[in-house]
Amino acid sequence: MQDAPSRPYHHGDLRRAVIETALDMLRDEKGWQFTLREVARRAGVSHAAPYKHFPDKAALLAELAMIGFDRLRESLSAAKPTAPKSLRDELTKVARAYVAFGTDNPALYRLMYSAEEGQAVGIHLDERALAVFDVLLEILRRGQDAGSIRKRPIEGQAAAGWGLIHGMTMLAIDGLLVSEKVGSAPLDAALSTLVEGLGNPAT
Amino acid sequence: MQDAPSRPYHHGDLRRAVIETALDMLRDEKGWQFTLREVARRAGVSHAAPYKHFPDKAALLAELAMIGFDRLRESLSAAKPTAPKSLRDELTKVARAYVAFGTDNPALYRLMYSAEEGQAVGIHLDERALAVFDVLLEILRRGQDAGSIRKRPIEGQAAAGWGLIHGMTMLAIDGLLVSEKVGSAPLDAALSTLVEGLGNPAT
DNA sequence: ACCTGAACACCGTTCAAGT
DNA sequence: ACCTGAACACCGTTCAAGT
Repeated sequence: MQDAPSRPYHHGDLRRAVIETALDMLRDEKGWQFTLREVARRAGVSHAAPYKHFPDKAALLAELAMIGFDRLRESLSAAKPTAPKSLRDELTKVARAYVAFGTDNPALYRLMYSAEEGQAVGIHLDERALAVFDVLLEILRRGQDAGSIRKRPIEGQAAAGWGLIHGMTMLAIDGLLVSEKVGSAPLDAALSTLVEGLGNPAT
Repeated sequence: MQDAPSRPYHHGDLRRAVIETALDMLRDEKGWQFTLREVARRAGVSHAAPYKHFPDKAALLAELAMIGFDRLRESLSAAKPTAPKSLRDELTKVARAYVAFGTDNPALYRLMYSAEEGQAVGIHLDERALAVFDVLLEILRRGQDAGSIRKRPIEGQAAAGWGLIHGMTMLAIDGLLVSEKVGSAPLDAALSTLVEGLGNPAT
């Protein structure tokens, strides 16, 4: 955040500084392929210093991903209307907030889902990601109770919702479907389809 | 494919060999972060040789991504039933083939969608990816004509379909939702929701 | 025309040594 | 307790030189 005066880190909170610097770089760069040495450079420490706080780069990436999921959950909670006019209203607002989080933080979002198998990050997504999943589950459960949502296995409905929203977010980050030229019409149309698939036709 | 005899590449088709070797490595490894030097090593040439056929690593990645989209389109065409029993049948089979392609080729699939902004690959997804998109459009168009699909803007419906299937595929690759323990039930349930959202309730 | 070897400017990671 | 500097084994990329 603030420009550190040129005196070297005597004893400051390097752990936090490394995380903040990395988050800044995630904001600037488009990919999450930043280098640990560059983080150390910007933080004003030697390239070996971060190893006193993180066992390796993957551990830092995992920490960043966790922070990302926390922020995403906060964004979704903030976007959820306290007195929703309708199921459609509620789902649409949450879904838009989700996609907006992704397009606002493309590198961080990509990092969050590059975790687990195959990529650098080694966190188990299950824990944090399911917290996001739970936001969906809660809405759907309430909708089923109120009768505005079809009585179907709720996990499947939530899977459809998460899958669709995650997919739209990824495509939007890639500049596909949702872009400046196209606008958010495809997203809204996709949400309509989802809501029609979830919604109870009897109402 | 075949073990090259130990004599060095006199004049063989190194370009193809590099691509084949890279595809092999994509099959073995889980991420697409293979190194160009390792490709050269396995192909039995010096680490500088590939530069005679590709300007840089990104160019090779772009080529691989294009091959991936071609193969995906072939998989989808092959999976599309010639005489579908119903819209649901057709959509389900294509969608399952799509997800299966992703889980069978996780590294390649990730690479395909790591393109464009932010990541290493520099291809414009629009061209090839839209060929996949077109498979969906064709099914939906036919469904709307036959009356089995709601008359809604077809781009929005295709966006919903692509987004959901892409999202489910990504989550499946990450071991979320669709995994060995859980099975493909969430995928099928999500497809049901999609089909209910797309399908004409009048039929 | 196609490939090699050495070289350059980087990485991630380790470790003895400094304060 | 926390950080540095040098070192190791790698990268991607370039380029003169080889066949």
